[in-house]
Amino acid sequence: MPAERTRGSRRTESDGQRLVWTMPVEPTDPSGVSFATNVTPTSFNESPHTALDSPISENIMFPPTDDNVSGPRRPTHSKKKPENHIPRPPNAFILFRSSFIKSQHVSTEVETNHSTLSKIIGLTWQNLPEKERQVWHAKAKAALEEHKRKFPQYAFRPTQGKKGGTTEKRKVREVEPKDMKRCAKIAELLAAGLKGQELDSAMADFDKHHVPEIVTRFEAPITARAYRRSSSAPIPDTENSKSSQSFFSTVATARKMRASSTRPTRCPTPDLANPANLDQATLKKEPSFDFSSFSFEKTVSPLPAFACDPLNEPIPPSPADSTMSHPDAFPVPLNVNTASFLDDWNQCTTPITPGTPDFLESPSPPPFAGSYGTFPMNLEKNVPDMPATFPAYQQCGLDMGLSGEHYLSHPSDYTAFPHHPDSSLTHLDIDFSSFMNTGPVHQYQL
DNA sequence: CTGAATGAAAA
DNA sequence: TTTTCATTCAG
Repeated sequence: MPAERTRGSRRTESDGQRLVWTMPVEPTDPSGVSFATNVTPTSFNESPHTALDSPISENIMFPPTDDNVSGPRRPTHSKKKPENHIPRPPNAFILFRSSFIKSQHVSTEVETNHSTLSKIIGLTWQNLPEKERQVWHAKAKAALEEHKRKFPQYAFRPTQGKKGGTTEKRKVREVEPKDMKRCAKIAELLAAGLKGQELDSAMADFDKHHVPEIVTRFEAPITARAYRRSSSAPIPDTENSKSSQSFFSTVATARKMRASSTRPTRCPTPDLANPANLDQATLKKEPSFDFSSFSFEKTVSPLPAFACDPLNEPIPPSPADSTMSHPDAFPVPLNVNTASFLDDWNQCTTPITPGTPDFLESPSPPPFAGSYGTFPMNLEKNVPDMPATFPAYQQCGLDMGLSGEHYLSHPSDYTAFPHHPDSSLTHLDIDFSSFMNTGPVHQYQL
């Protein structure tokens, strides 16, 4: 399991705030490279010598940066660390990454986001010949020994996940999926020996034809009620704490809404995997939208076309439809009358999206009273080259019939669309009538 | 302050 | 087995 790394709550202690570079904790460092006690070295320069230096193999793909002279040595991050914090000794990968970054093997032309770079470097690390990896492991070992020498009394003391009262909910993944295909491509090229300039052009070429996935997310339908609640007390988080990686906690949502005046947060799309949760009773009961009942539990990839033919009636429930080609495809039935909550929902769109007046002035007025809902949509990147109007829901899921790919195993109900860099739509007309008892088209401002 | 990778060390 | 934290810096 790709056990996602959660970042526990951070220390709350008073942070030193000031970054001192001096700290006589260590005996005059003979190597000249010194670990400031409270500041992490800008990067790990190899120790100036060491018999451990592996024989400079003629064919090292990513030779360690050799600049010994400590660089600018800026405080990498002014984190909240005790005044005399001693950083952990770097492991092989960290050393490799550090060197890799410094070497600019992947120029900022290709990628600047470090999160993404980590992905790329991670892949590169895997592709790295065992022999070359050993070099880094050796360096890590050396670094460890050096560290031990410098800080004999050092002991790794991870802070126990803040238990105290501080609620501190676990982090909620809220980032868009990365364009892994592109990352893989870069890693592939790197493995092939391309880097720097060569890589730049190679990628420029690749990007010309590569159709990155543009990620769309359906935001949380904010009801007037929900909105009101949000401004005060936290909304009770409907369980799902564990798997609730699936969605923002309502608390997070509320906080976010207040924080940013932009669009509302996200929006759980109907729980297609559990249509039962969408019965009217539920909806009527909680017109403000039950977040917990709206989540995709599985990845709903390309779904069978028959599942939701817009021209036909909603397909009746069929739990384990054996005809489903995709094991994760959800059970289809999605006969939901949204009138009960959409009405309320629409009413509060305004206060939340003050910046988008035309949001309510959608040129396509709801044909049927109370039959429309506004699934605020956020396009993370550009808008794909898609028809201005398309028969929504040709396929189950909210892939808009664009044969997109869903990222629903994650919290977010992301929908990826083929993307065309030049296009630019401002809205989408979506017809939910095929899966909801709603009227036809509704326009979504993008 | 986070994310994102891998891995060492600790809980 | 699960967490933390090393690096890095744009967002």
